[in-house]
Amino acid sequence: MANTDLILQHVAKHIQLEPAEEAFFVSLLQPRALERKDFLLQQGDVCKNEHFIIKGCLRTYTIDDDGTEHILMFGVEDWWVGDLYSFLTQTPSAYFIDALEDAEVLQISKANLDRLYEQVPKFERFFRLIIQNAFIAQQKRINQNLSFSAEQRYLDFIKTYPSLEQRIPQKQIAAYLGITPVFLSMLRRKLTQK
Amino acid sequence: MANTDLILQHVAKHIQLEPAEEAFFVSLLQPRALERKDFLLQQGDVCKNEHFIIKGCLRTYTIDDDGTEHILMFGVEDWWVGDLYSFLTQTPSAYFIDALEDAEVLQISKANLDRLYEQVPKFERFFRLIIQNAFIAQQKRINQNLSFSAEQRYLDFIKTYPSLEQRIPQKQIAAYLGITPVFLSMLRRKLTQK
DNA sequence: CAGATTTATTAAACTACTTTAATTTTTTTG
DNA sequence: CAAAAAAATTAAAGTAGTTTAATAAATCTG
Repeated sequence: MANTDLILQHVAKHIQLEPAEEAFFVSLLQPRALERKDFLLQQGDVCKNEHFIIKGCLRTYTIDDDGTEHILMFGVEDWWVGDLYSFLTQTPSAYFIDALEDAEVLQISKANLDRLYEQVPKFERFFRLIIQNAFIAQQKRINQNLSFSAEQRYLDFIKTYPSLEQRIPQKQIAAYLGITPVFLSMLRRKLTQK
Repeated sequence: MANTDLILQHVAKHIQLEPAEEAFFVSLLQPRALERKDFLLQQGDVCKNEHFIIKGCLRTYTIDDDGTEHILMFGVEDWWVGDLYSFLTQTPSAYFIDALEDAEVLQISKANLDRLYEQVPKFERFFRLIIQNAFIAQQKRINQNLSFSAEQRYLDFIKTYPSLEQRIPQKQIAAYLGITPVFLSMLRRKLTQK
């Protein structure tokens, strides 16, 4: 069995579990290893699992009619990824999720998550708190997309996620910020010249 | 006491309550009437309550350094408004919330919501479901901000919220779409000429 | 319901960001 | 570690959306 310490520590930040509850929770998780470029989900697939990242970096993105990629979120250690809408409704997803680095995740299926909610209702609280935080972060991003220039968004990105900036190709950061790689390169030159 | 049927129906869509639980829940709510332009929250205030809208239309927005307004969300009947981050942490908010029409809300304070979670844990589930839906809607908006032109975003807006388009000044729709009122007017002319 | 205020329209000049394309640098992989 | 592939840089031309300013239309309020 894969290392589950990380996810148990993560859960313990929000709710307290009895040893038996921990064991039950862990029994519902399935480890999965990904190599760089492997897909966790492709557009049109139903998102069968939610995934907790133990190692590596993933991205959730769409590809528009021009073939351009747009990144909705990056996921790294200690974070959850999946397409919540597709997962909840078990309908085809609009998103792709793939690995930017070799990665390890622990996945939980919808049936198992439903069982978990039923048998350990504290997890209702746990996921409420997780989603609250994700909601707040998204709201901040929407606000910045509306009110900031590309330069301001980039500066905020490297300030907020300094480690990500090291790990990820610029091209991916541009796809997250909503600009072209060419323009990001221009911004960076301008900023280093200052 | 204000009409609480609407909020009980709303809750019943997601969880089933005993009559005593309904009564307890309702006892924690405080009605509040707003006239157009009244603030529910101003930047710098702590968000003391979450608000369920019974009547009217509100907006959550920021004002940037240029004095331009940017709308994060509209709220109408059957929806919740508030600044979740400020509410949870009881720290000053970055947002304004005001009424675009005369409105009525039912508000619940943090202390009362905490009591509710404790005494009726089903509400953990209820708010998990509410926030999940809000998260999914926001994710869709982020994707559209990244991948759609202003024209596409406008067309999607009027398709998704046809009633809102009637109720709200164009200026406010522009502030939600992330464009100027002038440009929205130009888009509309172009579209009607087609 | 009239005057005042806000909102919407139009046009023209402007700019932040895109597109295309060529070159260099970095990373990946057999 | 060499060849291939992917990512980053640079420059120049192009465009979606902004700004400013003037006018018209709608709406609020005493």
